[in-house]
Amino acid sequence: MAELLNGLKRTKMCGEFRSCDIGKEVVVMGFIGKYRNLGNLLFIDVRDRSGIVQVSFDETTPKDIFEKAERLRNEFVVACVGVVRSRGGNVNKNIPTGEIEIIASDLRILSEAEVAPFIVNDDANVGEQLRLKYRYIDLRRPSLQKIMAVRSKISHIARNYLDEHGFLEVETPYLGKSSPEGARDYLVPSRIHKGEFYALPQSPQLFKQLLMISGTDRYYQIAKCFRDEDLRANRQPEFSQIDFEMSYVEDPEDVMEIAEGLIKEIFGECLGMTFDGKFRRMPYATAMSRYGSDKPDTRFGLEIEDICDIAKDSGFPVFKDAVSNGLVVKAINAKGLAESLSRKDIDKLVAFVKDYGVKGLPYIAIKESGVASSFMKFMSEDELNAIIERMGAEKGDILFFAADSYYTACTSLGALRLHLANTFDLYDRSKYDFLWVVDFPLLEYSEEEKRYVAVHHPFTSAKSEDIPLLDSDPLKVRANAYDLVINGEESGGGSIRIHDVKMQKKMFNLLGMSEEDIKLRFGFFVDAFRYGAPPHGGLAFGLDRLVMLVTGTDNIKDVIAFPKVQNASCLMTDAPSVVEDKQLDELSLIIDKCIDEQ
RNA sequence: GGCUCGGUAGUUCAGCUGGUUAGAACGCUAGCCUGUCACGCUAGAGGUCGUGGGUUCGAUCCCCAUCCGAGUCGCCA
Repeated sequence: MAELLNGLKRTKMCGEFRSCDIGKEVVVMGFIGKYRNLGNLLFIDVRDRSGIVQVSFDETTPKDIFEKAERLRNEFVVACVGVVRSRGGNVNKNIPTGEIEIIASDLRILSEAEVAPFIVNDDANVGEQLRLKYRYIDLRRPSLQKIMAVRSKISHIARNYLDEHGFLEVETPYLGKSSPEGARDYLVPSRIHKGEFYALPQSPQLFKQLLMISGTDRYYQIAKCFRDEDLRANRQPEFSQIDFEMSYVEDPEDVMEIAEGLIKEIFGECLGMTFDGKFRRMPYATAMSRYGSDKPDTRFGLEIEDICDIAKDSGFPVFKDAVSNGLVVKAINAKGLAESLSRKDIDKLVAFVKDYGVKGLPYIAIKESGVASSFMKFMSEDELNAIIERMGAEKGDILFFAADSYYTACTSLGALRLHLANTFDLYDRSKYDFLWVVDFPLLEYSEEEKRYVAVHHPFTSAKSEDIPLLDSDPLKVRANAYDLVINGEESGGGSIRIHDVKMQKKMFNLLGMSEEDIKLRFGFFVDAFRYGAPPHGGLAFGLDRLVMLVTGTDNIKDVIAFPKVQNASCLMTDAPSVVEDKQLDELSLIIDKCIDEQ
């Protein structure tokens, strides 16, 4: 039977007790982390999110209390009254409270607990499936408690920082209008408007721009965003953004300066990092050509080189034909890995890059025993030497090649360089690398949709010097967009927005939208610009990814209290679930019978 | 939608070429123990080998299907 507190108040958190508390009568409350019964002497570790403190029961303990203590088991919730005393010669140096213990005079069992499905302990290696089913127990583990504390701290720093810089926190609706552009929306049926749906926001984009038109001037919000797309190790269907927008800016640098200040504050406060000068800037074109990614990991080399000029006269038909067909030949030099990679390993790498669209992965390995290459018989000595010289290759290096379209060749080798760096530990994982990627293209051509689509979103402005190209060569137009990349992870991005109604319409037209489409989908938005819009821009950081980076976590589930699994369901609550017919009736929804048969 | 990997005791795992009673560690239960902190010692309980079908004299093991989970490609303006 659970006992009541009956007015008992906690003195402080378990992990906060120190030698200076010796002699004081105190009250601690928490979960039983561990009990050690030595017969007539019994120890328990009482745990809360601050840490653990040892409570002891010995011959001075009242008999009934000692007997009650003998009934304690892991994860019981207790309150203990006792006096803090020194542990004398039995100090536990592994815990901050290790110099003291509390000698119990009273004990209340506030809640008994069944044997947990797994032990609450960071050392215990427990499967994710089980942890997520019993997430409330999993969250008791110190490592997750620490992550949640860091997450809270980062939110707090962001709020303070943006507040100090004149930003107002404004909440925008979760029930919004569906905009089929971009990611899939989560839809919410309307009871009052039969057959109509709200959409959960993919981002507060339109609302934050409308706030600028509203004269809010500077806005921020830690916003939940929803995207109905497949999950990844760093992607959840609902996630949080530190989102801000500011008026009277038209140079990306104005927004980047504020954003950079926030990041420096977060990493400074959480990790004690200091920063000299600004973060590096890299144009998108460079990121793509040298790293094969718009979010390059620049903590290590292995950069991509272009060898089209050598390849165009190559004896290797794959190279020669590629160049003559307007494709490219790119290469990376995996320094020092020639001897580490067996034929079998290389076969695996070939399979790896095929996922990215290339058909093969020719290589040249400069081994101790001589040069080995998958296309040796096609190559003249001159050609081999030219390639070796271009790539700065030395004994022990292995070169990998990709002959394909510019995009496929670069991204395949980009993925390969990341794969090799991870496999062979080619970089210092404790280092952080901050990089702005700028000058993104405004548009790209979608083969699937047979039209231009916005690289960022349709509200992003073009660089003023590129505006003339909108009519002549739209794919050459660069955007006033910027992403902050940290350790090869896109941590946030934003842009200077279009604030001119004519330009916004022109943009929609370029994306293939008719006047009718514009009116239907973004009418309210375009209308708003007719009544005066300050130039504005902003940025949103992925809060979850920042927490991952600060805590050195590689799985987004570990930084979200109650995450979803790969099929977007929740193992604890079993969401999503079928609903009662009555609910469906109220919404005038009919479930397709085919679903039952599937 | 594709590819790869995994599912054996409460947990984490081992389990040989298909062959007697499926093991270990931790956890759990009981007893002993006054300085433990990964307490120790003794004893014990605990298994639909994810599920269904097939091959076989015989399946945890091989095959097929299916469910659950992980990573990834596509997807994520």
